[in-house]
Order: sequence, then structure tokens, then C-alpha cells
Amino acid sequence: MLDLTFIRNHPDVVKEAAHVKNNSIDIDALLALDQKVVALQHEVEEARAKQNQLSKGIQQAAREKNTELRNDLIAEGKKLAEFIKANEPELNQLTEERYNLLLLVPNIPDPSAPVGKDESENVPFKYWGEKTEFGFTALDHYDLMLKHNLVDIERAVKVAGSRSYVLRGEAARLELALISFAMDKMARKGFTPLIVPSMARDFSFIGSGQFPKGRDQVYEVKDQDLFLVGTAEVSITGMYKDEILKGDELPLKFVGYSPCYRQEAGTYGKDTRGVFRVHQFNKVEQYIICKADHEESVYWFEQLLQNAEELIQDLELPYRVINVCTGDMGDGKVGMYDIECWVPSEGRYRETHSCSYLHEWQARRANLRYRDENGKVKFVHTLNNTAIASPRILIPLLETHQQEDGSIRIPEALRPFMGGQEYIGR
RNA sequence: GGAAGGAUGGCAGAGUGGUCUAAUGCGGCUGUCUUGAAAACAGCUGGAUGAGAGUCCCGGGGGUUCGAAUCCCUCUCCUUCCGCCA
Repeated sequence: MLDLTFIRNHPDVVKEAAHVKNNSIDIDALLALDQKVVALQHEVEEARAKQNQLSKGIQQAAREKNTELRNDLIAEGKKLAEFIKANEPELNQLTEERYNLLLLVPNIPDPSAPVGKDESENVPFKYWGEKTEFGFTALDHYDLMLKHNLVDIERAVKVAGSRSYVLRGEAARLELALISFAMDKMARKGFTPLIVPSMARDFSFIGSGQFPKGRDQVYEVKDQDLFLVGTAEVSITGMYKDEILKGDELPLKFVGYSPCYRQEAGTYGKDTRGVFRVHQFNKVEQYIICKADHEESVYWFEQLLQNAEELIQDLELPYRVINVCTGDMGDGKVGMYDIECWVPSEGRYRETHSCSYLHEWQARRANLRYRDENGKVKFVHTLNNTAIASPRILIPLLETHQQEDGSIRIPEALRPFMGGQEYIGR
């Protein structure tokens, strides 16, 4: 959410942001509505001020036993009460409409973000590692998993429908190892490990920005006012809703684990092979709450990226980093990097990590603030990035480390979390 | 699942229709005093919106009333006891 005053004063900046983000919000309509709200609010508040004045007069009259004056004032108060009663519902309704529109206003992208209409205009700017070449006929991740009996999709579908999977045997152990590895590494970097609820109330989704627009991607728990989170980011944002933090506790650095659920609406027929796009997965997420300072946000943005890069480098996976263009980055973001790992069977890089900074956009929605060194209350800045998301990361991991004899090498960094095991299927 | 009791400022806790601009205590900040600190004393000690006057916020929503922290309805959450249970 943007500051309403900012929108009033810089409508063109906001319109341009909406334009480059392919967001069709009508800023002029919002501002027209805003003027109605302000005018009506003024009227209602005037009436209430008079009412408060009258109230004192009524007491005074009662004390002076002036029954006549008292009755007159009460009659006048009745009129004011009627006026308020007649106009307040409309004021409330308009205010709510304005709020609902505000939720749809995108954040202003940083000038360094490439302007583009969709993912085809994202800009790769860093490559690490050599694209894997095999001197033998390599398998794709799904065939590898079948070969080593690491997955059972047919039975998973029997249990839970399409886009389900059962990890079995060493794949199950590998996923737990990846999660432990990521939590462990991030904890050593000073991030506080969290295991957070994977069900949350709607305010957490509004706060993080998944609602109202992404509602169709989220599972709802029947009769419970609860929804399944698609990322721990939702829960962590919700944790701090309505709080005013002390400036000296910032930055808060978290690494949160949660199961994640996504409907993947509108992706029929996409990525149907294997475990790339699934309804349920496990993710370890980096999350930062820092002071309202652009330089500091940018510092942590780069830091979060570097952390993720280190994790992937430890897993010995070739990857590239892309600067996501305005049309692909999502409403809340000021800037966004995706990390894409090389997937040999597809001969292309595919997204495994997503790094974003959002300035105050989430903090305003979640009403999450802090008191700065001068005692002034400000909205915090928030940032997030994936640490590890599985099973998707298994795809480049298994493919990249497959050996000529069909076995799969476990990268050294993971071995401590796999009981020292060096290979799968050898 | 059953029963009862609760939700007030950073914390504790009063307030059951108008003097609430929310008592009091603790904590915090500032000052006096002090070599420094403590103690003592004094003052200060939320948030939103608005240019301001003002308006709003006593868990959320609705109602009664000229007027609600206070009365009524409803929802959420918390605590205790019982039952069940990983």
C-alpha cells in the first residue's frame, strides 16, 4: 500500500508505476472517491464536534436545574444524531471502497529495475558455474527419480489429485537434508530460525500482499476463516501486524520454514512432468524487517541475494541471476531478482529463488511500524528471498549431479545432513 | 466437545451512562541535587487523520441513547476446570 498523501501529490508517478507493471488501476477514480470521502468525513466530524459541545451544555443545564434549556439542547442533539446516522453508513462504505482500491495500487519500482511487459524482458546479469555437459546420455529429473525409486506420483495423485507427489527413500531424506542445511547455514549468518504456521487468517495475506489480488491462488480452510500460506513470508508479516517496534531491535532477520500451498490456477498443462510445479512444497524463506531507509533496504536486498547464491554454490549448481522487469515483478515490489538454476534436461535456466524488496508497501498493509531514534513512528521496510524450496530444487540437483553409472552424487555440503552419504544409487 | 471467567495505555490495574481530557502504581525519558551513580523531588511519558480547530481509537462489528470504556446483541481471542487426543 502506498501513502494516500503521496498518491494525492504525485498521481502521475503512481500512474506510470501502474502502467509499467501492467496494473489497470484507475488512479483518477481513486482520487475522485478520495475527495468524496474527505468532504463527507468533514461534514460528519463537524456534526460530531457540535454534538460533543452540546453534551457539555446538557450537563451544565442539568446542574443548573434548567429543564427547559436542557430539553431544547437534547432536541438539537437529536437532530445531529439523525444527521450522523443518515450519513455515517455512506461515509463508512466510501472509506472502505477507498481502502479496497488502495490495496490494489502498486508500489513504485526502482529506476534500476528494467521496464518491460513480461518475463521475456527480464535481464540476466550474472552467471555462475558452467552449464552442465554430460559425456553420456543423461536422464531428466523424473526419470532419475523413477530409476532410483525416489518418487511415486501415481499413488500421490490417487491420494490428493493432480500436481501431487510422494517423495520416497533417499529423496525424502534429501529434502529434509536440504531444509536442515538451509536453516543451519542461515542461522550461522545470524538469522533467527522460525517454524511458522502454514495456516493464517486473511489479514496476514492482505499484509504481505497476496490478497486481494492473489486470492484465487490460495486454498481456503472450510468454515475456519483460515487460508493455507504459499510462503512463510505471509505468516511472518502477520506475526508483527499492528506492532510498533523499537528502532534498536531492527533489523529483524528471520529464516522461516513452512509447508507451502498454491493452487496454481491458470497453469493447466504447464510443467506437468515431475515435481516442478506442485500444490504443496516445503520452503525455507529469508525475511528481513529493517528501518525505513532506501540504502539499508538495498543493502539487505543484495545481502539476501548473496545468501541464496552461497547456498546454491554450496550445492554446486550452475545458475544465473536475473533482474526482473516491471511487468513481471508484482505489485508490491520495488525491485526483484530471481535466481534460476540450470536444468540440463531442458537446456535452460529455471526459477528456484525469488528475492524482493518492498519498502513500506507491506508494512503499511500490516500496519507494522517502529520508533526511530527521534521517537518518530515510521513504517518499516520488508524484504524476502527464498533460501531453499523443495522439491523444485531437487530438479537441478539430481540432474546436475547424475553420474555416468546412473548414480547421483550428493554435494559435500549436504553430506553432513545425509549421515555422510556420498551417492544415491551406488 | 461441555462449563465458567475475562479482554482498558509499554506493563500492572481502577473505572458499570455525562466532571474520562481514562485514576493509581511500575517501567521509561528529562531536569534539580551529586565527583559519578543511587535515592529523593519536579516535569514529561500512545496512535490515526487533518493546514488547523477538531474528529476517531478502552479486543472487532452492530445496536440503544442527546451522550457509551460503562447498557444490549454478535464475533474473535485469552484464561481456568472437565472430557478427548498427537
